[in-house]
Amino acid sequence: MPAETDPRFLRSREAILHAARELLLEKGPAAVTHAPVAERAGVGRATVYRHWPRPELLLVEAMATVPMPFFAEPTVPTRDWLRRELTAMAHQLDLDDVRAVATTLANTALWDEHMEARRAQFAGVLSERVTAALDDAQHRGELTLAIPGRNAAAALIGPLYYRSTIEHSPADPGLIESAIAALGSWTTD
Amino acid sequence: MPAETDPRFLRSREAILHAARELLLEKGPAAVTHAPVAERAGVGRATVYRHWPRPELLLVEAMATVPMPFFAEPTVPTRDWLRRELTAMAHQLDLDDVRAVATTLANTALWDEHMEARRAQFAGVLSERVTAALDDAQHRGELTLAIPGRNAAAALIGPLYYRSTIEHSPADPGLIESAIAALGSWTTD
DNA sequence: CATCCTATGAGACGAGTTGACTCATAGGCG
DNA sequence: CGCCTATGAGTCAACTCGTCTCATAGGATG
Repeated sequence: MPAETDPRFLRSREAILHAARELLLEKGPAAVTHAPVAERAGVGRATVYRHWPRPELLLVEAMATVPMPFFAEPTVPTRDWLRRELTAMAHQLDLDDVRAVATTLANTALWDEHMEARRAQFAGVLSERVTAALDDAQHRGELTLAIPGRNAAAALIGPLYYRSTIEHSPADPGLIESAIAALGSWTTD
Repeated sequence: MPAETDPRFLRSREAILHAARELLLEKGPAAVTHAPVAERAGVGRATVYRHWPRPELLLVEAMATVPMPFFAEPTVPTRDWLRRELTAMAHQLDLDDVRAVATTLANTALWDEHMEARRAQFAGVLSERVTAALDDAQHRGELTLAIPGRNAAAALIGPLYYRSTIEHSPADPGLIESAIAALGSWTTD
């Protein structure tokens, strides 16, 4: 692996990642192989091999370029924050690239250890952020949880995720409201 | 395409489908190609081509051999039926093959029209069965829906689906109970 | 500007895969 | 028994894959 600061190296790296992401979105994960990526990136095939000897890690890193900044920086009241975050997530899941990344993550993780590591990290981050915010809401008296905290992420995100990846329809606000209500009882002050 | 009744034809067909399913479970959808399927099925490579000129349809049909009989034959009371069906579904989603089929369906459908057709059919069947049962429960007075019927399948199945495919954990009964409770208010008679 | 370093592009290469084809064989039918 | 046809084995050209070589040029250093 060459120097990390060489502008030529960084330029190639960015072009390759960009091309790999485009190919993932257009033709699926199976299309992210060295030759098509090189051609689209306007880069020699050997260069792609030098950067990523195996295409699995290229796919993982290309997927990481799709931003998925969910549930960062909780605000108060938690209920409004959840509504905003879930609405944003539903909007993101309507975009082809986010949907492609989410389903590729879930599917490829079953057989590829690198993707599995990313899935675990992604799931862990979402779960931690949600449970931390809900714990805080509970301590502040805004919420009385009716379900264990470990179930909260699945209860909130699951319906949107199913709606997007299985039903291929946009989530409507009612789905979000009922998921939030299912967490427990909220004070309305 | 040869005769549909020839025992030799049917034998080859079954062996190929069986091998394709095994390969899908062990190595993922990308591994379902003619040569490995033929070898594992103990069948000539040309025979696989004769049955399925393109591997996409082979993958679709191989996935169809994994039974997913969810929400068939509603019984009364609907709440107990839902609990049973969702528990069965959660149990199924813990099995590798069902998880593999579900995520492969969601992912491959984004780029393959045949898989997309199966996804739409699958989502439609689940949604119809769930809404029909809930409509009936509502007419009988067992349930007052708090959400539109079109959201019911996502609200019920989504959390289990997320728990299985993203969090890779078994669903616990609390997740199922809260999803059922989120539908609306149930009479307890 | 001159010099060195090194990432790159182009291409060659063998190994393996793909999809199409041929043909003798044998399984299953009347 | 005798016909029909699905099959297995094999051939074949085209293509892909992963590796390697080498001349070139982009960029740091003086």
